[in-house]
Amino acid sequence: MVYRRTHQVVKRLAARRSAILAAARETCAEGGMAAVQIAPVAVRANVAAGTVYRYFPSKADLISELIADVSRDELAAIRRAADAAPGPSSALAAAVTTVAVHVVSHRKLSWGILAEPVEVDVTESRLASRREIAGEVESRIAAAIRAGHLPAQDTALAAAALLGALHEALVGPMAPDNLEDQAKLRDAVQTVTLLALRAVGVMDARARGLVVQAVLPTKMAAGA
Amino acid sequence: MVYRRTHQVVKRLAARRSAILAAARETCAEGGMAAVQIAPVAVRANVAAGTVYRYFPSKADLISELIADVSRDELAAIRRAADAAPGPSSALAAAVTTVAVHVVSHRKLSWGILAEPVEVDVTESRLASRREIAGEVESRIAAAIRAGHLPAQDTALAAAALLGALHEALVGPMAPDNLEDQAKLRDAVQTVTLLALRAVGVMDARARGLVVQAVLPTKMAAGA
DNA sequence: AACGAGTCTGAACTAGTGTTCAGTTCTTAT
DNA sequence: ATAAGAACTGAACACTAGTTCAGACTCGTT
Repeated sequence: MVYRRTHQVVKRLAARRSAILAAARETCAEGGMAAVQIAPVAVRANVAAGTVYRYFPSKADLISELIADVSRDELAAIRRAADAAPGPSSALAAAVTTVAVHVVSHRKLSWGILAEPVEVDVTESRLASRREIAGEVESRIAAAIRAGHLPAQDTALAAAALLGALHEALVGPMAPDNLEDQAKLRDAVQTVTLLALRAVGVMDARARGLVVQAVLPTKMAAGA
Repeated sequence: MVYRRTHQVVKRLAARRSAILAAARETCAEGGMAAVQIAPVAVRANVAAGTVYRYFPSKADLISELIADVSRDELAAIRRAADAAPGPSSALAAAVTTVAVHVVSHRKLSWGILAEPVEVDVTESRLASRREIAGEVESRIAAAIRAGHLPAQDTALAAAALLGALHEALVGPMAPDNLEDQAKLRDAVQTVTLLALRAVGVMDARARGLVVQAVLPTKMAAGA
């Protein structure tokens, strides 16, 4: 064997891979999933179309990884927020608020990841992504129930419904389109968060100070 | 002029049109939106592919009409159920239950109408469909608020969130897949309905007898 | 420097469907 | 019966975007 991958090459390859994924992510954030096509993504990543196929077997795989990637970031953010909360109820509230803030902050990306029509089949990774997020929310609901703060209920169904409410109200086609205004955006986040919490049995989240001031990040770089 | 459309011909043309739409609907109910392709639909309607284009300018138009059609039926069912209820709160509950029952009864069709990826652009008609249904729910929420049964709130956002919760929990990819069992199906409908009502501020729908026994139709012919 | 192996390029290929249209069949009025 | 207008057929066409691959280029070893 006269050729072995040197460390430098390995790094370069990894960088390319990341560049392609990042290009896909940016493309999705700008134009939704419909815009995530091999040729434009390749251009954006400064590679040829064929090169994409040296890193991802197919477009479906590329998008699946994109979904997993965004999902991972989202999950981490939720955990971070929830773990920082003082108790189970506020942890749940923090989790929900985090999701709400994230989806309104990156609506096109969220819509693309969650539900926007794609030509290729990405149901599996979308399902996995939802399961991850829903699982986290579900365990927070369960914790609040154990703590006696919420009535007993089907936690899986509750988590799914809760996320569905957030998504439909904030990113789906029904979402209000005037969310440019920071104040209105914040209102919407708070309203929907309250609604979602009420759905699982939180009696008056506002009074109990559970819904923390939803601080919308002004500079939101790579996070989902 | 030696040819004029006779009444009989007009009727036959209308029947063909309906047959094509019906074929599209059945195809969607069986295999989802992905299965709604011109050739199979034409076969099912006993016409040639080209004939479809004498009735619908394009596939997008066909699907748009399909969506509008299903939506119309759905809306009618909701109105019927809600209008039959004794008061604003139970009208809302009836509306929500109706939606829940319908979507679980025709999951593939619902999923296709609501959110399943399609090659052509049908965002407009999907949006219109959602607005119709959401509008109806919204007015029921508003009525309940006026009657003092619910706290004041953003009714548009509430309606969107409520429907999102139903859809995600009952028809989306996260929906439990063991809904074959009638009893479980009924449970799921009730649970999610309660959850949705709680979200808008109904305190204990069960205690107040709002959630009527969700009777699942055994023979559900054409209704959405 | 030279050679083998790996990597990249991008034009050409492919596949799947929506759409068209020239020819055929049906319908109406004389 | 016949002619003219309308409707129908279905094979051929067109379009779009994912995928391939032969050749060019780069990297690592001797």
